[in-house]
Amino acid sequence: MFVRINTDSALRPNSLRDLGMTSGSNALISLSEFSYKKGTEIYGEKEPADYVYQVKLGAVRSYKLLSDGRRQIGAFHLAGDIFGLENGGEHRFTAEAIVDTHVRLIKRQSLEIVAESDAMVAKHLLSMTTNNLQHAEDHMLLLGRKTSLERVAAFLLEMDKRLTAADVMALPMSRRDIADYLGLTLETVSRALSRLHELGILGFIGNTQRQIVLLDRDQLAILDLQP
Amino acid sequence: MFVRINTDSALRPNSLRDLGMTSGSNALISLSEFSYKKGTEIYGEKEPADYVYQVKLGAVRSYKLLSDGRRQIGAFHLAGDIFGLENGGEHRFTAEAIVDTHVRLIKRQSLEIVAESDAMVAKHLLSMTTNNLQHAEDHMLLLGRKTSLERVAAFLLEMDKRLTAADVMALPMSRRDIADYLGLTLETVSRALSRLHELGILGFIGNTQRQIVLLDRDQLAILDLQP
DNA sequence: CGCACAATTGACTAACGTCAAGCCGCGTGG
DNA sequence: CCACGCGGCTTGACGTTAGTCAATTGTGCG
Repeated sequence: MFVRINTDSALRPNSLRDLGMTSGSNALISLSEFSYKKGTEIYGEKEPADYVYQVKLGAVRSYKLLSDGRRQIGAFHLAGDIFGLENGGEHRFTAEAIVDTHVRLIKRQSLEIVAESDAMVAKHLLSMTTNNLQHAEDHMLLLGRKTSLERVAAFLLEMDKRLTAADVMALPMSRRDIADYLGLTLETVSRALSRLHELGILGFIGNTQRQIVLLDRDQLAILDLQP
Repeated sequence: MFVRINTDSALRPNSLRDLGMTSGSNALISLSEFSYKKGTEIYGEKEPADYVYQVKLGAVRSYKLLSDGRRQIGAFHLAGDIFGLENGGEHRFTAEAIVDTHVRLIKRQSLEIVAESDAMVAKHLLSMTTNNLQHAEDHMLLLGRKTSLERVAAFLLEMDKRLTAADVMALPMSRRDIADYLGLTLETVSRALSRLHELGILGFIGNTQRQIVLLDRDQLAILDLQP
């Protein structure tokens, strides 16, 4: 059973519209923009969460560190995604730009004030938090119980769903980032990619390495590895 | 550096009061109670989420399954905890009673109706979801990056914080449950417990096996293994 | 063009999983 | 009341997967 998983939907669920920003309430929200160079920190874990961010262009990683340097990336934030939304006053992750990244900033306080009176906005805040929760729950299953091959395949599927800008899927993050997202080492990720390479090549489209990747449960994705 | 981590706080943050249930709004919420025998299912993954639950007595496990039976427990719910709160209409976990368990039921619909008009209740729903999210985020770090010994020690610390009914900490869940929570096998959990046993014994109080367990970051817990 | 960094690949190691045997506590029924 | 059996736990021997260390190739950028 071969299924093309590439979707054509251009927008992720996390857009500003989803915060309930209609033309009317927009005026109340303080919006501004900022750019971060590749590798720079946007905010640190335990810093006060004064702003909520939306990726305009680029990609961001959110991670936690252990004292000895072990790193767990909790999520990648791609164009359209909102991140840094905390209920308490502190960020629970460190966020860094993976590549040069443009973000839109929203003052958390102004958002809270609007949410206080506007049930629609409040509802959307809850819905976004629930989406983050659901992602984390699924990721716990991956981290706790899946093999390296399953993890990498699941990662490719996730990215395929989210990075459908064009025909070519170019991953913005390094093997190390992928490894720290999947609870593996970069070597294991590389080996898994090589194995998937051998296993499921279907063919090539143009000069891109468009491929078929098999999954554990006869699922399947058409996607591209590094162009 | 030896620190006694046993806290005296009797109540977990997730009480009904935290839903904003004051004497006034109580009337609007339909409350009832129910009992589940050890091992029985409370709800299944993907079932419609008509009720929210609060543990009155006992313990509950929430888990996801892979098609081949691999299981990941996402959380244990102990006395006072609220679980089964979903934003979408479907449960994302299966919930089972670990021991004979009494729960309080709240109709989700009635809760939503109240939240619509009462910003306080809405805020508490968001806060509870955020707490769940935070737990999942911390658990991702554990599952992705901690050693078996660190996982078991972290688990004991977590239970120590939450199960402070008396001096004795009796774990309601089996080694298999612990293993599926920590992304390990029951044998690895057992070995880790044995190693912690050897390492950090302080002494015994009465006939309970009260012990000192060392952690990676010179943290420490006083707790009891199976009485 | 060459340098620096990223990715791949191989050889070996360590950690955790698997399989299996035996123990312990507990409930049940003779 | 005790023997038996069952399930849960521990422990040991061994297997497998992923991690570590290292050499090599590939790639983008000044």
